[in-house]
Amino acid sequence: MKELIQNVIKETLTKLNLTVDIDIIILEPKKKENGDYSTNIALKLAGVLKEDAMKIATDISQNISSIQFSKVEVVKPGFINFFVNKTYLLENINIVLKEKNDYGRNTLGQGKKYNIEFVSANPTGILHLGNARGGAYGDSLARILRFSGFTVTEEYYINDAGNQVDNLALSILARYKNLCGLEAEIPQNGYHGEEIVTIAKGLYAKYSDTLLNNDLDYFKKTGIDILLSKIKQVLKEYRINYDVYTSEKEIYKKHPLSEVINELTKKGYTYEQEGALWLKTSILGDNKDHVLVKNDGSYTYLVPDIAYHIDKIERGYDHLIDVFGTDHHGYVARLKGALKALGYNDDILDVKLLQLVKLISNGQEVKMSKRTGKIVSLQELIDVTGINAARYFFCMHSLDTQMDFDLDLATKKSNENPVYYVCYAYARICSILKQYENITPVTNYKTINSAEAYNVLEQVYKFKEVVLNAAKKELPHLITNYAYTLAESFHLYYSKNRIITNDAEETNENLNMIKAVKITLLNALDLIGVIPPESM
RNA sequence: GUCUCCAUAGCUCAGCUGGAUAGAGCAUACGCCUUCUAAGCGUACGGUCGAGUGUUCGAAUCACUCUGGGGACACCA
Repeated sequence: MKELIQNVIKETLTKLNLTVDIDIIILEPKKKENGDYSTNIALKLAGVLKEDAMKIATDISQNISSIQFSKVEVVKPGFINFFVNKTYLLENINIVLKEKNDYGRNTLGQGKKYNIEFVSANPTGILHLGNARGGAYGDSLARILRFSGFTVTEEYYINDAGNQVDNLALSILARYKNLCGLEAEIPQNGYHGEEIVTIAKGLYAKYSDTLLNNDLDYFKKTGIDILLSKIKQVLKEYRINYDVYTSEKEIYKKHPLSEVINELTKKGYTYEQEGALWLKTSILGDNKDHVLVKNDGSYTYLVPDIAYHIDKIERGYDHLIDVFGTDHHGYVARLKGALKALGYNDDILDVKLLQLVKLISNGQEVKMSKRTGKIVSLQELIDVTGINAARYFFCMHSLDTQMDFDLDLATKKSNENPVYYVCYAYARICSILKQYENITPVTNYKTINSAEAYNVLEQVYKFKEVVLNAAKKELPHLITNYAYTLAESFHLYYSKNRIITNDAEETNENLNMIKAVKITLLNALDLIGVIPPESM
């Protein structure tokens, strides 16, 4: 509809010989009196043409001819308001019923290949609340983009090489030694989590003290295997299905790190200083240079990460999205700089930074720490709140908000969580449809006329525009907001109108309508990974 | 010090290419179930959109400055 209005205005402008290079913006007034859609084009033109906005608006509106509108009016400063014929809302019911799961799809992506990498937590512990947020965002974005015609790969990068996993091995070994009655301490940068103790206990129970002579690699591999499978399991339960898990070790094989270094050196972006090799990131958009090869000859984390991103680019993606915690924000310029140095357009990479989740309990902030092992895990979270509530809650807020997560509220499982409100609308519909299953198709809707019903139908209609917008802006929380609004319109309709009446024709039309609402609600919730129950 | 995100109702947050009287949930106080699920609906209360300046027909939204808070500034990842 927005497009249609844009076209109508464009035509009208050419008719009036007003060829101006201004974007035609279609607004959606908050107040019903101001129409279904509105445009400020006359106000914009007034500035350029040095003419009275009201006069321009009137000229335009008088030259608009379209049967789509029941009324086109000009208001105060120079808005042109459009009142759309309501019949299209009724016709849309049958479109929804026909398209079912596909209702709301668009073709924005035109098959473009996107890669979204998210969570990618090191396999040195369990997933925490920050991962939960990143997971909810990444997966929902993937779903929205897919629904919008993109080909999306959801990817998890496993840091199974380097210092972190060495420390993991040492930590497990230390716990294991303790169980064998030996003195041992967790290394300085080791992991103190409960899950490390559990792994050690498992090994001891199975092998007693016979593993004491095994090398560190054994503990490394075992630890990674166990922790990774746990991570995968929780993510699956959280309704995230990755297409690809990429191992850092595999990247080493495909893209030897020495070659990455050579390439950067060949292009003249490295230099040696104090026994280390540096990358000139300061001339590549960062504010300082960074070390690639330490003076002991080992690589910093930056090198494999560069190799990994080269790998992704070479796999033929049109666009890469990385989702990181805001604590990695300094990393962005470094990585983009390196890609630039290697001759890639760094626009191919888009890094989404999510603000950290602040955990509140008893009105106090709870500090999260991987080292001390005192964290709230994703598993614990979904155990107490349920998956729907967790995903909805994290999706609800934009990535930029430093959201507070109130543990007490979550554990209360209370209806203060808006997900219940949305699900309740769905359950109400299901309950009715279960009782009246014989619905016959309607070709010409005649009885639906309440304001509340039209409000619902407007929301149903808007779904397509909302999905498109959410995909363009890559903002899943727009879908959450929408689902809430749609549910709200239905609750209002439900409380003011009878769906089952004495009139068979009226009842049948109503049932068709709420079936369309059901489909729309389900499609919207699916985009954020929420599966509403049929009864509550 | 540099970079970055944030500041909107008592609390948690929407408000996104600048639009019309700034919204919702929770909390508080009332009202609505003989009829499809009251996890619902309605009414009331609640605001200097952190402060200032600028841009313009018009600013919560854009620019600049300031204040306050989170985070990052490793030869850790």
